[in-house]
Amino acid sequence: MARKISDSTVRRLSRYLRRLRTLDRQELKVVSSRELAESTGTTAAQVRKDLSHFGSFGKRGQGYAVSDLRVHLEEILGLTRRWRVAVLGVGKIGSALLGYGFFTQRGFDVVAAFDSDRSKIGRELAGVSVQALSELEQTFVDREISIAIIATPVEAAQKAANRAVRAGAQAILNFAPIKLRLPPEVAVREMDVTLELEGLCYLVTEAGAAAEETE
Amino acid sequence: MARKISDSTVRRLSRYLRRLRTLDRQELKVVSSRELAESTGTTAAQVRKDLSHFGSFGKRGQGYAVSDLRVHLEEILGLTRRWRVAVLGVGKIGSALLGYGFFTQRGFDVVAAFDSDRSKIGRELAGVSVQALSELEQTFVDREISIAIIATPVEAAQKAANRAVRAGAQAILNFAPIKLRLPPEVAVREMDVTLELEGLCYLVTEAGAAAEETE
DNA sequence: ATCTTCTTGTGCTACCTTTCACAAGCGAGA
DNA sequence: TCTCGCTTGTGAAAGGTAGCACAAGAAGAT
Repeated sequence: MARKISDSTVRRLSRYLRRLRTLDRQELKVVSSRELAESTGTTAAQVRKDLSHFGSFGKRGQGYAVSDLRVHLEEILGLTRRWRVAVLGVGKIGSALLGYGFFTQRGFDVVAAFDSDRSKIGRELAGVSVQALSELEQTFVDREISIAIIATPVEAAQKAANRAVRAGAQAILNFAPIKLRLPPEVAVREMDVTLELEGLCYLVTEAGAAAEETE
Repeated sequence: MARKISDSTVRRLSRYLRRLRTLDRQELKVVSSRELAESTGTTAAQVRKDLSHFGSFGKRGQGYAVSDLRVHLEEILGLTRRWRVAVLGVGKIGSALLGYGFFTQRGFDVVAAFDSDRSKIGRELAGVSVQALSELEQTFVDREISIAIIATPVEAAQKAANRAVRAGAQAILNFAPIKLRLPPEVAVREMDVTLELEGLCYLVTEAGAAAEETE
């Protein structure tokens, strides 16, 4: 499996998995690529091609066994284990994430939170006590944290990320509006609200301009 | 300008703009495609290609006039006006967004918030009072809201989005972990935390597996 | 006026992703 | 056992996106 799988494929796999979990809960036994495609906003061919990178999981003429495929996808995505996560920066976004119940349910345990604000340190939020940044390295090692969520103000984001990486973080989920510079072996995903909002503005403005032209 | 511009290009334009605003604040007058590329995590050729879709804004041998290009990008992205935004669902994420100062600073005014929870209705959060969903249509029209941010629980997301669209929303920013089905003229962007986290798990797991192979 | 240095704008190419289309395969029913 | 209906898995085509490489042009030095 030396094949390079693209980010967009991985995102779709996540969507398929999410759908399969629902179907499984509903005790449905089989699902076709077409059904999976419709509920995840893609095409049947795309579903089959995505899955084919990892093996043949379906039965011709029948479809895919829901529960089987679910397990396969969980294995592919590395979700057969639980992942320990730390939140860096306990502002609005950080504390919202701490209380986000969906994480636990989906295999992610937020086991640490850090902030530079003295007044926040020591407080407990959703069962996690906020620590000083000075304790970061030790805590990452002790609690075997592999994913850091950056939710600091933008000025502090790069430093926080560097520190998390030095402490052993293998992946970073970045909520700060900045492109982090990190070693290539660290996986990074951006969650940039204003970027997406601005993208929406472009589309709306463009649609408006196009409508005027055809008037 | 009938050209179809891809989402990835628009996202990069947003990044360029962000960088230009910083440079402008620092009173820097010109910037090269290379500098812009380095600070936004892309290549110089890509920067020039992106901009060339909309015109020639640079001077050969010199670079781009920072302030000029900033204005051009603001026009292209439709950011010369302010945008009125509503938040649907005032749970953890919703209320975090309501207090997010970056919005105002970037041209977005959150002018309404809705929730179905009676205990939340009437409360004031970051200067916005939480309304019942029954008031949604009227408020969207009165306050000329064009963007709806969906921050409801996943079960309520599709209905909330439908309602926003019927009330006149032209764009949806969706934080719920579900692929919304909406008419094609409505612009949608997804902000799906667990999707991105699972993507990171894939990358980490894969890197681990690759390392084992070469051992 | 000419040369040098620098950086843009862009045609061309290479790569990557998605879609198409169909043979292969499976199960049910006659 | 044979046929029919259905759905997968996949090679090939189409469609897009990103990178290369260089001519065109601008400013300053000689």
